[in-house]
Amino acid sequence: MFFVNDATVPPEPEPCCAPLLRSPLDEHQASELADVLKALADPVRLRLVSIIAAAESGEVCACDLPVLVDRTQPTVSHHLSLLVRAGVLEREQRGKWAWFRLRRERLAAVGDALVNSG
Amino acid sequence: MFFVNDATVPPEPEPCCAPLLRSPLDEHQASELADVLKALADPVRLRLVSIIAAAESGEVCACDLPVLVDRTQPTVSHHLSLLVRAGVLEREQRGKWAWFRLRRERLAAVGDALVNSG
DNA sequence: ACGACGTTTTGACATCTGTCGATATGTTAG
DNA sequence: CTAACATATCGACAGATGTCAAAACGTCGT
Repeated sequence: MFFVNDATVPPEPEPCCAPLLRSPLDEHQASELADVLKALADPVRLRLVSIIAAAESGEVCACDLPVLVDRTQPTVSHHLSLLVRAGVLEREQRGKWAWFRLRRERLAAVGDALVNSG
Repeated sequence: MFFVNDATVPPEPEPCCAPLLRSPLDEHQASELADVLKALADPVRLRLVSIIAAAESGEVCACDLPVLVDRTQPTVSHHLSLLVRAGVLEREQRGKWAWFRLRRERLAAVGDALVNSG
């Protein structure tokens, strides 16, 4: 019910993170920023992101996540795919496992959008 | 509600913005951060915040907002109250008008939580 | 080819959310 | 007090969201 999904968005030009809050956002800018914030605005997804962000190796196998956030595997898969679609995570298939990495630039861009409002 | 609270609960404990994403968040931290992010993760609310943030005087009368975001007065009132509850905005009643100011520290704290994850 | 295993998709469901019209509450002016 | 106005709350409703079980899809080792 959203848009046709494209699993990976490599060529995506980093359209992210709306300008800031130093001047009124128009509807389009607000929707874009809201989309990324919505992806982050869930306790389970925040925990997933933080777990991946804190990983020594910088990446985490999807197989380890369900137990860590106490949700079923399909639920975790759903959350992960939302985070990927929002550009917060990067997914890499390696054999039969899926590995996820944090896209720090993306997250930083969102953070900047908020910080630079003051 | 569930857990015993600290003996002294200051009026406004500023519990905000969860730690960061440099170490895995526990459920409580994740919920707190998610609450603030949820308050921001809506296009209309982002526009309200940006309008108020951009105001010369630093504050905006609620009476001006419905037309600016193209929503009815009850809807705007609802969004504003969510933002106040989340600690993003400050409300001051002045005569029969309600004025809103941005709580920049709060917003900055959320931004930091995201930026400091990388 | 087969079976085992990891992941995604589907279908279903309860809950939450954004929105509005109608109404209630509150504040000021006369 | 009353009228007029600003804001909040209520009730309702469509649509989105989080969750799971079940089934489909992919990838590997045998």
